[in-house]
This record gives sequence, structure tokens and C-alpha cells, in this order.
Amino acid sequence: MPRVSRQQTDHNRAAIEEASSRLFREQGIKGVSVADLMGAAGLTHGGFYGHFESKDALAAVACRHAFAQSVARWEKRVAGKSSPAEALAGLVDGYLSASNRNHAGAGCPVAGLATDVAREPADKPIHAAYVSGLKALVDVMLRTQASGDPAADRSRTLAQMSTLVGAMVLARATRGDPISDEFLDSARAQLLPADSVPARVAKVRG
Amino acid sequence: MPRVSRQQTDHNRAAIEEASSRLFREQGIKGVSVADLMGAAGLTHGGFYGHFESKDALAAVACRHAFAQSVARWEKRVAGKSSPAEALAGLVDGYLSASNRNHAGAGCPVAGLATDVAREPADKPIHAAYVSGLKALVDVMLRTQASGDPAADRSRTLAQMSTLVGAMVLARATRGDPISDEFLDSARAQLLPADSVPARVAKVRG
DNA sequence: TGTACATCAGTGAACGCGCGTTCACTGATGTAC
DNA sequence: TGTACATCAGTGAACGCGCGTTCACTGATGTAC
Repeated sequence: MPRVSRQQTDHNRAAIEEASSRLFREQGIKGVSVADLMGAAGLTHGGFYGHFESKDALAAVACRHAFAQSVARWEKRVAGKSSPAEALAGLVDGYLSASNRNHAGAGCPVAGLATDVAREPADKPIHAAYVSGLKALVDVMLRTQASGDPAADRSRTLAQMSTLVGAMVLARATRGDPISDEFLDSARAQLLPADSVPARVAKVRG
Repeated sequence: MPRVSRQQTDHNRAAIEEASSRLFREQGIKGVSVADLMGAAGLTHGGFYGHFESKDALAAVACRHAFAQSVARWEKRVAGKSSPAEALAGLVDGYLSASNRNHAGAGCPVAGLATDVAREPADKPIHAAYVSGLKALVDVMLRTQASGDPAADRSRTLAQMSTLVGAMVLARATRGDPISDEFLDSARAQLLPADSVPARVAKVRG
């Protein structure tokens, strides 16, 4: 079976990145073993170090991977909206969904990886990947602000990002209790006070 | 050395709870071993199962312990304030401090344990401890609302709690980068828009 | 285009290590008289 | 109050297991002619 075509090699590497991007968000970096990751990619553990230098190195790659997906998703949600307010509504509705809460592996890496990143030693490569990905999402969200005052726009954006992430983190931690949905609904009401959309969209992911 | 007085036994058990309450928030449940916990309490690992049934059982106890401390701290911050707005300012300033960010082990368990709880299987005892502790903090915060409309007060409280927790989680994940302080400052500005206090208090803990 | 062979992606056994948990043992504590 | 002894909190070696990582090996791939 060994020695696989170059195309297959690239495909395998992509599968490892995809699987680890999902599993790290879902179970945490310490919650998944190298053998788990390789198994999820359809391979055995021994070949791992032919693709990556270490589990830590892969964690940074997987983090970048997850953020790239998220940035693309956010871009799509703000694109083509007729006003900044509508763009913000698009982001918020997409983010505060039951689906994003229930599928952390497919959901927002800001919420999914925050605690893991905070607990990793400062010199680990995942730190830079996380901060840079988060800043890219902040930049997208910044476009939904329209106060005219750049400093006020930025401050509002960071506070709104905090509300989104906090609501998601709390909704995930309290899943199964009625207060979980309440966090999502209340954050949405706070972020989109005057909007007319009647209920949360439950299918999209953050 | 073995067979220690009852008083010493109680003291040892309290030391294990205290150490694990701190270390679990700091490093996560999977990030600390039973031997680490016992060592931090000045004991060897073998005696652990004389005090607790399992590491999972201790996690629930440590979670309750951390929330009890936090509720007491929050009570103190809202007590004796002349208005709900001042009480809210007390909570927010106490929470969004660099000290709470830098010392997760002594800080807010809502932020410190959220991801761990979300990733634990639903039947683990820490879930009930977390949800019940969080609700106690929500109840304290509810007293800082004064719209007269109970439903609006509750919704606002949950959204504000989300903002606090999100800002703390993000500030911890981005520690070392200037954006970390920005999250704390922006959340504070959002939660206390009209206040006159010039700068964050940096000494108190959430 | 066909053949010969060097390359190297993936396999699976093995490495040392630390994990959660168990247990025989110890000896000071607490109690019964 | 003093003595004799049963109790049991803490110790440290040991359990099976899974971890991250290494490595000798395999055999299809890709290349040189």
C-alpha cells in the first residue's frame, strides 16, 4: 500500500488539516490524539511526521485553516448587503445560531479555540495564527459600522465581537438547559435592537 | 507520617479543593493531573481517592468552590451601592481588569471553565455545578438592572454577561498583543457608556 | 514507448513517559477500659 | 489520668493504558535511460 502518488499525498495532507481543524475546535487540542487525527483522515498515525513537524505545528496550521474558512463565510455574509446595518444583521444571525452552538467543529474558531490558545505557552505557533485570524474577522466586522468616527467604530466592533463570542461560549457550556437559547436570543436582541427579522435563523454557521 | 488528625484531614481536603479550583481554571481539567493537584495541596497522589471518588467528581466540587467565591465577590461589589447603575459599574470594573485576565486561576469560573464544561460529556457532574453557579451570578447581576420590565431586564443581563465573558475570553487568548487590552476597554465602554470613571481598575478580580 | 531502479509516503511495532486508579503497608490518632 | 489497641489518612509502588514521537520496513510511484 505505501508510496502513494503526489496528488494523493496532497489530498492526504489536506484531509489531515481538515480533520484536525474540526476536531481541535470540537474537543480541544489536548482532547484529540495524533492517532485520532490521522484516523479521521483515513490514515495510520505513523505517517504523521512526514506531513508535520509536531502536533503543535499542526495546531497552528489547523487554526489558520479554520480562520480562513470563517473569514470567507463572514465576507459572504456582509457582501452585497444594502446597508451596514443589514450587513451586521447578516453576521449576527449567522453567528448566533443553534447550529453554530451545536457543531463547534464546523463553527467559529474564535470561540472554539480561545481557551486552548490562552492556555498554550506564549511561544507556541498557534498564538500568532489565532491573533491574526481574529484580526481578519474584526476587519470584516468593522465594515458593518457606520458612525463616521473610526475610533468609535473600532471600539463598538470589539465590544460586539465580545458579545457574540461570549454568548456562543456560554450557550455551548449550558447546552441542554433553557438558558442556553436565552443567551443566543438575548445577545441577538442587544446587537440588533431595532431589526424586524422575527426569529433566529437556525441553519447557518459562524 | 500517616494517620493524621481529623482537623488535619479536613484541612487537607480543603487544600485539595482550593488547589484544584485554581489549577482547573488556569490549565483546564485535562491540563492538570491528579498528582499535580495533590502536589499543589502538599500531599502525594495516592491519598486522593480517600477524599474524592474520581477526578471528575473533584472537578464538580472545584467548580462549585470557584463559583461560591465568585458569587461572594459579586455580592460584595453590588452591595451598598446607591443605584443599580453604580452597582453595574462595580461589577464591570471588577470583572474587566487586567488582573482577572492575567490570573485565570483566581478569576471568574464562568470564563475559566466554560470551554471545559462544554466539552465534557453531558452526564458529567460538572455540568450541573456550572449551570447552577452561572445562574447564581446572573441573579446577582439582575439586581443591577432597573428598567421595570422583568423580561427586558433578564435579556439585558444575559447579553451583558455575554459581553463580559466574551471580552475576558478574548483578552486572555490575545494576551501579549495590544488588542487584548482593547477588548477589555471596548467592552467596558459599551457596558458603562455614560460613566465618569476615567480608567479601568486593575487590581480587583472577577 | 518500455524497462530498471531509486525514491519516499505510508505502515505498524516500538520508545519512554505520564496518566487515572488501586492497593498493601505504616504508624500516629482516637477510643475503650 | 494512663494504658492497650483498633482505626484509618496518607504513602509510594504498581496496574493497564494511551500519549507524542521514532524508525525499520514496504512496495507503488516517478524517473532515467
